[in-house]
Amino acid sequence: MEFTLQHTDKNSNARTGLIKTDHGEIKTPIFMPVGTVGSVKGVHFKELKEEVKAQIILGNTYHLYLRPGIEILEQAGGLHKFNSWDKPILTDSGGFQVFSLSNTRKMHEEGVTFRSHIDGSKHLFTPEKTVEIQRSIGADIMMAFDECTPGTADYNYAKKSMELTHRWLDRGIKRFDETESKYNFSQTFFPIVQGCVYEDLRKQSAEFAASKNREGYAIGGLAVGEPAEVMYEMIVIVNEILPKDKPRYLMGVGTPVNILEAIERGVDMFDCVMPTRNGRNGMLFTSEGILNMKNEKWKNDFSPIDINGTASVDLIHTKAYLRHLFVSQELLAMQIASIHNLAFYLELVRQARHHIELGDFSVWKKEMVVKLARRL
RNA sequence: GGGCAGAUACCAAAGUGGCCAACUGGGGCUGACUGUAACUCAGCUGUCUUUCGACUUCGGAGGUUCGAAUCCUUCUCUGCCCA
Repeated sequence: MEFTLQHTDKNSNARTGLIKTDHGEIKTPIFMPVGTVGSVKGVHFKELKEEVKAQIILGNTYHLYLRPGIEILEQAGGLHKFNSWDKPILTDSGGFQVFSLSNTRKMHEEGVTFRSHIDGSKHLFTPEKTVEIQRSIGADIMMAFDECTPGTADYNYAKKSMELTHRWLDRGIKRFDETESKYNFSQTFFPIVQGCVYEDLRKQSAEFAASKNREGYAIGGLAVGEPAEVMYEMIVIVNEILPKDKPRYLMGVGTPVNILEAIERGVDMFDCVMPTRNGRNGMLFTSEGILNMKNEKWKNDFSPIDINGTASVDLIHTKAYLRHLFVSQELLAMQIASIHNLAFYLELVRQARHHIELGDFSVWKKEMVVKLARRL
């Protein structure tokens, strides 16, 4: 993987860049749709390419390991071959599942013992094993195995958790460096910065990660219960330390506003389930604000779903029709909403990139943040 | 014409003397959702009130009772059976 820093904003830390992988290029800042089990829920890859214009998607180590399983993925020749997505793929290591499946796992120095949410069977995840699994999946960008510390953790817990993540990072890097890609393309490995909401821990973690001299870095453990302002502060602290010439990936974030605020603070890559999950639950993000398609007020609103939208569904269908689909619990409702939201997110980061190039990012962003947070 | 069963909130359906403004499900309304155990979850759904609470309800009318959705009389309507 190769990263070229292209433009740097004069008035902020926002920047544009180009990531080159063996599966194609990624223009940053970028939003990466989440495709946990090898599928972006409700959105076909044809739509993902032509409507959403996604450049890279996510997969998840824990979920793919449980189903279909490593054996099948290897037989298929990796996830790209298996699901026929020929653009870049980034896999999360399962670190987030340490957080979200906390009631079915046990942590220890060696790793984490999970109980499968599917059949209850026991599985051990270690930093080494998650590297091996991601080798088998064949992700272009692999993530270190970390503990995603809750935003509400106290200092002592956060410190211990961060130190464990650091020890796991060393082990993960070691295994990564002593193994090779199983397929005919190269893979890279991103460390993850933790440290919860504590400034000194974040600094320490960023320095530790940066010292590993990898091709890119991730900021984890944010948007997990702490106030947004605190998240922004942490991003500033971390990005002062992470190398400028490497991409920075803010994991799991977030709302359109979160993304613009983070871009302004020097983040290049994002992923979040929000456009798809909230879309399936009736929430639409637009350049004019947020709307709940299930609300009664759209019942007889025959205007397009999003007059400024870039996806064809935005103009083809009316709000009244989409509301009807949601109320009737039609699968098409979720598909349309997911396509719309993802296309909106991708257009948002594309616009951000454009305005960084133009040099008026901060002005544009200030206006957008007000509009994006509105409730329609 | 006769017999039997039934009528409860938007719908369906519990409740058969006080713990009932009334279980539950559906529907409706509103909210939540941030590296996806999520087509999920939560709240509200008689009226007034921010809350406390107050008031009016269980087909209609009348009655028994300290007290009735629940018991009695009668009327109306619905379903089934017999002529």
